[in-house]
Amino acid sequence: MSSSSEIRPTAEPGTDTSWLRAVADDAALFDRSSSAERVADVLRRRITEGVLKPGTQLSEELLKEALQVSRNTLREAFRLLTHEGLLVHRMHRGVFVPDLTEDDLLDLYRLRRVLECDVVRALDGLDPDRLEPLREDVAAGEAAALAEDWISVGTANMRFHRHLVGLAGSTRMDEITGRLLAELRLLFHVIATPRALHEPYIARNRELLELLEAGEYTRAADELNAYLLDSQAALLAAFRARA
Amino acid sequence: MSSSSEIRPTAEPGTDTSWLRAVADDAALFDRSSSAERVADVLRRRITEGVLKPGTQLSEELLKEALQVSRNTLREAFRLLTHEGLLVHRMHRGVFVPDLTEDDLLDLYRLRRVLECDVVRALDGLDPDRLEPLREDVAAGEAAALAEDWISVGTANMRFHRHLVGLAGSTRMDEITGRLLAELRLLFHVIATPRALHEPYIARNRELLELLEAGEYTRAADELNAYLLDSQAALLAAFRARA
DNA sequence: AGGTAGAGATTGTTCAACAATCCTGCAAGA
DNA sequence: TCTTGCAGGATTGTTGAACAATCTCTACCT
Repeated sequence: MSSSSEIRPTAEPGTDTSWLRAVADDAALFDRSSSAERVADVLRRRITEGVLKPGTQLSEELLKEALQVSRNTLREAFRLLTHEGLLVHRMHRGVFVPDLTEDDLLDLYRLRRVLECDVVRALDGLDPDRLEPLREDVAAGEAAALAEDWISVGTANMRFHRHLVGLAGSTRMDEITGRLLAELRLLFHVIATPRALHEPYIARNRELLELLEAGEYTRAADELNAYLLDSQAALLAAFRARA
Repeated sequence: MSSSSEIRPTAEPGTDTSWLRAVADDAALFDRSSSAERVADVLRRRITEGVLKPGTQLSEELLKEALQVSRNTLREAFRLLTHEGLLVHRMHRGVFVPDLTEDDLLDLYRLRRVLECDVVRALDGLDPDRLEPLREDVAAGEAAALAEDWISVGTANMRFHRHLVGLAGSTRMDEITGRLLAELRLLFHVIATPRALHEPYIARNRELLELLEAGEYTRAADELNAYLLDSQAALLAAFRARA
């Protein structure tokens, strides 16, 4: 702190504000109070896990008892999840886990292709260190695949794509992507065989990462586009073949 | 109704359900009740009009009196607008009209370029009738320019771009675009001279429309990209030169 | 000047009650 | 048989009040 300090990253003592960024990131962790958000967290997990199946209604009366919160707080949690696309609100009827259609599937994938490919294409001059989260996600996916834990493979895949978009440094793209992937999860649960749906993409994630490490952003974008088209086709086929 | 009816569009009477689609679309119009949404409509207009300037706090107590609604309903309206990006919520401090930064400006325009240009590029095989709303918006913009009503020029421009994205038929893109344009409006209000900001683009809207009518989608996309880059640059310059 | 404690104001959360709307089932009529 | 109209119960929409938690500001102390 004082001028006797041997290591001084900046010229003036006390003017180094680089640590502020890290602290500010941590702030979100304990700032996350609010009963409604905690309730939303619980429901979000249950919905993305597939415990709450598409079409089921979330009764205010029952959930109020189960979660021990006020109706108003519960309703606020509903609104949060509605905004994320994980619930739909029908006037005077209540909230329901949405039943996504083929059109939704195509819509979601179209947006994914547009956003993710654009992010990759504009990655020129990227600091290689920023690829570290992607490396971890790819490794986590491969490890989960070895353990044949296909739902962990799915979440690792999700995290990979979320981190990929995060490289753009656009808060709005991050938000949109979060919602897209959450909605996509709803579609995954109508599929019987998660393995066939996730396994092919762990190798392609590795491949994509290597292209990024090599700085081949144009090729990476093309590969990602093909990747997403294949994924869409596979999911669409599985969707049509469902019970 | 009976079999004596002379005009029968389908073979079997009573089996023609083509009109159902049109009626279903109308349903959304009167379903739009809910006090919170009406309150949100009022506040939304005031915010986008610039009456409520960036940085001002919306007190629950005062607005409760002014709008004659309960605090809970008011808070729900706040949440709706927060999700649209027209308000920001600071924990235990209240809601404020956001003060957008240069980073937000660049972020918004980047997303606009990505989405709008992709929409145009994928417009192959478009039914020309669907360009009608765009024609009306361009005409409205030109008329407002003649009357030197620059805020109407601005809204016509907004509608033009919203309808442009609407051609893609993607509910999610529509939603995202609605939010982007609403946020952009917040930025417009820090600018002193709306004329310089909107006038150059009414001719370019016409130009873009003509390219679309001619089916020159690739050229239209390129023109739109340049258009948005110019618009961004102009807005950025005005933003930096503000008081 | 700088930091601290407390008052006052504002928001977060809960509860209870009533109004408005939807769904269900049943009965009356064509 | 099918449709239509009408209760009844159930659920959501909205309100008002109360209390807890947090922030802001002022006055005070060192």
